[in-house]
Amino acid sequence: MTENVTAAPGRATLRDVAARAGVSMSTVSRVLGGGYPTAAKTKEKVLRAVEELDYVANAHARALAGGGSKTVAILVGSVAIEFQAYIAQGVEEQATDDKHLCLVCSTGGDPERELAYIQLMREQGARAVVLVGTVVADEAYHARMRQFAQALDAAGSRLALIGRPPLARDVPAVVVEFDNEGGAYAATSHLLTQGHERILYLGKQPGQTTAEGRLAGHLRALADFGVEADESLIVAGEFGRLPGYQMMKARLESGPVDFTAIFAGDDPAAAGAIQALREHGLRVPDDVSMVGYDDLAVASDLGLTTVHIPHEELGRAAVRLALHQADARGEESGLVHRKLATQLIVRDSVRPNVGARKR
Amino acid sequence: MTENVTAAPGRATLRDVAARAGVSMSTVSRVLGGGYPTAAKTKEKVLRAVEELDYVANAHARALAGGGSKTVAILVGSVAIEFQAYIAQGVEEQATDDKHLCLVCSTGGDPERELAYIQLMREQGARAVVLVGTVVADEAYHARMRQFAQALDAAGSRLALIGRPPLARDVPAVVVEFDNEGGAYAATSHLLTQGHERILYLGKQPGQTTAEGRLAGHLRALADFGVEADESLIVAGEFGRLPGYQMMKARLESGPVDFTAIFAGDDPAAAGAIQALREHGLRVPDDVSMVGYDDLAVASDLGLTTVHIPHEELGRAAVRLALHQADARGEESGLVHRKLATQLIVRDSVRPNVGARKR
DNA sequence: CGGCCTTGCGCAAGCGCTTTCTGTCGCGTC
DNA sequence: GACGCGACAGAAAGCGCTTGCGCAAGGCCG
Repeated sequence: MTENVTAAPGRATLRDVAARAGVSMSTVSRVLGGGYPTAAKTKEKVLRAVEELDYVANAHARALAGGGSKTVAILVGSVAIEFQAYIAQGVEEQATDDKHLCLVCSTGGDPERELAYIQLMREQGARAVVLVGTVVADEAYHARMRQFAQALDAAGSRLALIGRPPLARDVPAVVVEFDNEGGAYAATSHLLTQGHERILYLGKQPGQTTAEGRLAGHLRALADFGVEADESLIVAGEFGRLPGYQMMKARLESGPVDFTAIFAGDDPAAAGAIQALREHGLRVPDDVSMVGYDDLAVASDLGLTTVHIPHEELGRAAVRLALHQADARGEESGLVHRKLATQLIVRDSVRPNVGARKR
Repeated sequence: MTENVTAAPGRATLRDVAARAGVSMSTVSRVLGGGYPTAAKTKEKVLRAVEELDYVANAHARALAGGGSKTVAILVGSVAIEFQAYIAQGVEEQATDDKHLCLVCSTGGDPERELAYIQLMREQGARAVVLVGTVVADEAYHARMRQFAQALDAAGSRLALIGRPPLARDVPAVVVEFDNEGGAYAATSHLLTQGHERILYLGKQPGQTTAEGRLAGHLRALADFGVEADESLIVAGEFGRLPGYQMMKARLESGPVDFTAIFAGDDPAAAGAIQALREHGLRVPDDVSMVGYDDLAVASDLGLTTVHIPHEELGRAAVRLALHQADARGEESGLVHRKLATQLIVRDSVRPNVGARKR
């Protein structure tokens, strides 16, 4: 690298490079853009000029003149939420692999902001915008998603939904789900197999599809094992550490410990429940067995048996599908739908229920 | 909102809106852009046309013709790393508050990729690019940062460093640090005050500024309290859960428990150490007291006394300073340097050392 | 050894928007 | 009642780049 003679005053343009290399702008553009025959000698001259001028292309001009902008956007509630951060990570990785840049926007869970951002992404010409986070799937929701998808589609973008309920077949979008029901089925089966029949379920949330899927899987396992579901063993409440703690504490204070195991709706809730249990003199898994859901860091910290969700792959799959829709389009309708498997991770929070009846 | 007569074939442009509203493009631009007198009636016509055509501006064209692009970029190792996620969150928030979009790029800790991304950001015309993550501050590092800062500066961007060592005064950049030394001083003082004089320090890493700061604070506290530092109580190793576990385990297996408290370089290391301790039959805080650093989720989960770092504020401060450099520029030199305070968070992992004082 | 088909390059027309620079009114002023 | 000025709107010149089209060489054929 030779000493730059030209102390760039502002910023070198294509024209400057062309002048310096003694060729036309088109040539420079083609050398840089590739995919066009160029004499080795010319190429070298151009490259040298670029070097000397410390030329950097203007992405906006390029996007304007050429095709689009090679950008993918992800709207999350907050990247500080572990679950979403993992997904964002996957999105970012796949975007990078596909030579795209990744715009991350936090909606704070506010539908208004989500809407505003989608509009913004339209302006940006993002190739794909992926939405993360559970949501209540009412009529208004579907109407809004349809509108988004179509608007985005018209602009050549693609809408991708992760962990959200599927849309109508004719809505041009990518939907990537994970198997909440199946994971819960596996978790409860595991408990059942260990002899636990009185299982406390923490975190029933009607209308919230993720939570509903988990409860459904739990119930199905119970049924398949011929264990009657006891309404009193299903406690309603949000996911999360604090709710988990509170649900558990309330249950402990209001009644007997008539269960030998607990299925917490998500890992943080399990962590909260464990704390409440401990404050009540109960140990996991010595006194009570516990399984969680999501496989977050806390689960491995606590040695918690839980259900693994392929977070990163969710993100990757979403952008992969959205970007290469040309292939996926084969599905006739605009909707591309994938459901990824979840997997039971066995650690040390479940012990066989010794006092169980032999079945 | 009336039914759209015009089913946009592709995407409406400014020209289309102008035509539909019966005015010139300039007028539409001004109505939309604001900051220019416009007759109420005209404005209304334009707005209606925009609505009917579902017009969305082209951000790239706007960036090209107008000023810049209203974008801020953050380069992190990974958003899946809690510490960095919090900072990213702060960056994103402040960017949004300042009407900017936030580009997030994962470098995976690879300097090469960091470099490539900075170049990319130059193309994007990002107003500011913030770098997160500790690093060994050798000569090459400084040279590289200087080069980045100057290149970005020439393009009208601004470089911001979070948690990295300060640069030369003449390098145009924003540096936001947090007080590693002070936090460690507070943590060790706390331990000392509780009667602990034999404190095991986990995580010495020569050359790594963050770690060095913490150790320095620890040592200074020891000195101030008149406690002689014992080389054998300082164990070298990386931060993180696994290293913490391993350091602790190795120490436990190789020698006596000749300490009553432990100062772990960061919370994950503390968590790992706690696990190793437990496997060794030692309880925290019953048998050994423990303090960590960073105040991550795991600390609150474990009831760990630790040092809080204002993660989000670090991110916010960095972009705020970078964006409003005009004000900050008053500092003559290009360098803007801030150091944010850290704070001791007392929880339940430290117990007074009863057998102390009267040795 | 000339016509023809590459191969390599330049010309110029935009991409969709912002922003001067010019007007063109309509009204208050002396 | 002519003049000046403020409030608006239009024309047009780019912003920096990509790309279709056309044209010059050089290598191949017959």
